[in-house]
Amino acid sequence: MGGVKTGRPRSFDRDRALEGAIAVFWEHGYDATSIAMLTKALGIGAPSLYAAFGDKRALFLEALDRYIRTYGAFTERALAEEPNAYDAVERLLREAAAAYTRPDRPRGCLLITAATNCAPQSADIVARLRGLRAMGVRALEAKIDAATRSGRLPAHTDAHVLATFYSAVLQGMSAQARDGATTSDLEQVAETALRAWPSAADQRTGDSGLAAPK
Amino acid sequence: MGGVKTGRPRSFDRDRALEGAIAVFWEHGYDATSIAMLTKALGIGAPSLYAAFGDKRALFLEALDRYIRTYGAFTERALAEEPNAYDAVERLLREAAAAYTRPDRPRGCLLITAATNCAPQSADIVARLRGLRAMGVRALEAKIDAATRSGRLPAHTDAHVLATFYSAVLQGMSAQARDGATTSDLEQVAETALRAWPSAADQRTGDSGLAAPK
DNA sequence: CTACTTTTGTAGCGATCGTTCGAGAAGTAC
DNA sequence: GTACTTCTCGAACGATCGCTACAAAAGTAG
Repeated sequence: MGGVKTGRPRSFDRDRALEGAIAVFWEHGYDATSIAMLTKALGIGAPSLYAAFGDKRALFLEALDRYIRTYGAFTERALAEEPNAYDAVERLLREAAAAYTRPDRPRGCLLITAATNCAPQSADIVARLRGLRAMGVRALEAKIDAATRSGRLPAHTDAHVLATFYSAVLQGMSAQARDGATTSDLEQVAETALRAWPSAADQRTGDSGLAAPK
Repeated sequence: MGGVKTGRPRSFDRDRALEGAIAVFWEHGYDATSIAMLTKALGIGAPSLYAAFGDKRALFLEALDRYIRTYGAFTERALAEEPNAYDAVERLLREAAAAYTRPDRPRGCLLITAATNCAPQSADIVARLRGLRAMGVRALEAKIDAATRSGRLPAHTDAHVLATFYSAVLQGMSAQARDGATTSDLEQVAETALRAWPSAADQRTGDSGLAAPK
């Protein structure tokens, strides 16, 4: 099992090509990205692409995997590295505001946006991204649930609702980023969303309706 | 200018066909919807479709216009019919929770989702929907601004930030609906989002960072 | 009925889709 | 050098894309 490979060496950097593929899929999504767009963006021929990555589906899945471990890794890091659930969510939203509006990258989140408009034949891709997003919601929910059980959140806190809310905020921030919102806009969206964080002082008396400040 | 038209009469109901087109575009978005999917769903041939609506682009724009005046009209109604800005936003979010999860319709919002993944040649469609969404944000911002000027909101209220926030929440709710969230889930997301509504009691002391309840 | 108008279904247009074949290029192994 | 392996390039595969020419069908007008 020697490390030296025989045959004609690849003329391009596979990692760089994968980065390029991430960029195109990030910008246009799975279905709307054609092989022609990819070969043009990566500067390689179609046979080279297929030899290196398999087919379009496999290339997307590999790009997605790399995206999650790099550009999207801040989400897992925030939950893992911040002991306090509030700090984790604050950091999550703050870093998302920056990540979704970086001038050197496509806007928004690939995991959120890349498979929104898909033909029925790409249903498996849609399902895969949906599943990954659901994992994110569950991770957030677990973080909130742990904080509630350790007494750092009111006992009546509904972790599922709160996790769904902040996931929706993230998805909304991604959409707003794509619509042209600035980093500052998103930071203030994040700040506003954090006002909904439960505290011991804001327990509502009834549970039938929405709180209605006049 | 007589009302009676000569020639072979149309074999299908144009309005019903337009409704069907709305459903398909709503479900799959603009680019991922093919003419074959439309003709199959509407039960008509391609030439009939082109004779009645022009081309795919024109059909989508007409479907979009009808969508906004019917399924999506609740947003404008909430802002127009509720004098109080808070009541308007509460109603907006509540009705969105229901509208985005109706079992007899595609999930989410067509205006939000239908042009997320598009090829470069559909950039005009993307821009059009973006513009319409921006109009929605501005309408919400105007409503909040009016409430602030009339003293029903704290004077320091940033209408732009608040409008961007609740627009992001709507977009997030649409995404969550597509990801399988229930009506109840979205109602609770709406309820949570309303906790961020500004009140006279919650004026922050500093303005440098995020509020940080421990 | 005939003349006219519009819609219908079939069939196919050129373009692009994702994908692959086959020949030559570019490397290592001996 | 020759043998072998792998990659690159141009070309093209069948399928589908949005769209339309054409002729038969189905109505009104006289």
